[in-house]
Amino acid sequence: MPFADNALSPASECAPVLWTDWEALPVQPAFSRDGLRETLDGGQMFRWNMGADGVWTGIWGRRVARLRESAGGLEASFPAGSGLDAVPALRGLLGLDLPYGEYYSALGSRGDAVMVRAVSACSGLRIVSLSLDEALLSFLCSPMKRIPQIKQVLDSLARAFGQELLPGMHALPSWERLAGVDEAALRGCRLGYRARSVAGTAAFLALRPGFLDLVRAQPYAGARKLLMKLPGVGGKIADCALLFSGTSALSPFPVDTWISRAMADLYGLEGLNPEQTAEFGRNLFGEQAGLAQQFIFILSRQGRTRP
DNA sequence: CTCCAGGTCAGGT
DNA sequence: ACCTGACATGGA
Repeated sequence: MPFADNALSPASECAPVLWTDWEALPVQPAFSRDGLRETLDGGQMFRWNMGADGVWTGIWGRRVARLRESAGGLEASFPAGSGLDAVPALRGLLGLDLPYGEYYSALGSRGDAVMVRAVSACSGLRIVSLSLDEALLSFLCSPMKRIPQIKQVLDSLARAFGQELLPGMHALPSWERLAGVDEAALRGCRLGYRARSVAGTAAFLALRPGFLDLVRAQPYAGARKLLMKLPGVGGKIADCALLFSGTSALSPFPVDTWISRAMADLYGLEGLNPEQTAEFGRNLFGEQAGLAQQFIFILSRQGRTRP
């Protein structure tokens, strides 16, 4: 069973891709260029690429879309036959109907100068909502890899085991499909030692169908604990899977090497381990913790965490 | 060649 | 509870 987001019928052989006309996508608050890039291709999801013409093309679930900036706004286009729910699905992925203006205000009004600086440097940033399946697979491939490498691995997995949606564009394989894939074949997709995590999680989920439904039904703390039962899933990957699937709203505060360093620099947290840093972040930023984390992640990678 | 990357886990104090 | 090294792979 492919990922739940089901929109495109299988691609016919060698048919040229027809795209719908560009249509305006009202977005409030608006994206800055950096905000859009960080949302689509900043390490939240790994299947969006910008062409030489400045047009973004992305795959999530069984959907495909194109996005581009227009005068003061955003425009979208979809493969012909995508269905009437293509726009709502894209809006849902990008959280375009959530009150991000209020989230930014809440972060800024904490009196936190760090957050004020971050929000203005990358305005419009959203936290994406992939399916839990897809977010989990994405971040199981992420340990000790850079974002371009993660993108490469996921593209390889999609080409090898996923459904072809359009010529050359494949969905990620479902967990059910991955359960039937040999670990050696996974290593062929440059997964390295992460192949054991992917194979192990696929086997676990095959034995316990409904496990991820159980995760989705839990409040944040319980959902996190459940996910950490999966092989290769520690606190950080559990938090990423929950945050970037919208499963626990914006409560999770994933702590990786970048966030550890940045939090130490910004808030003087020398000596805290990742779990303690995550708890500190959740307490400090409350209901917008995940959004704050993403802003700090961006600042950190820009080398701007030491004012 | 060396170093490090959106970590996790097992095995030691 | 905390510390350490192993785990694959590729790019700087």
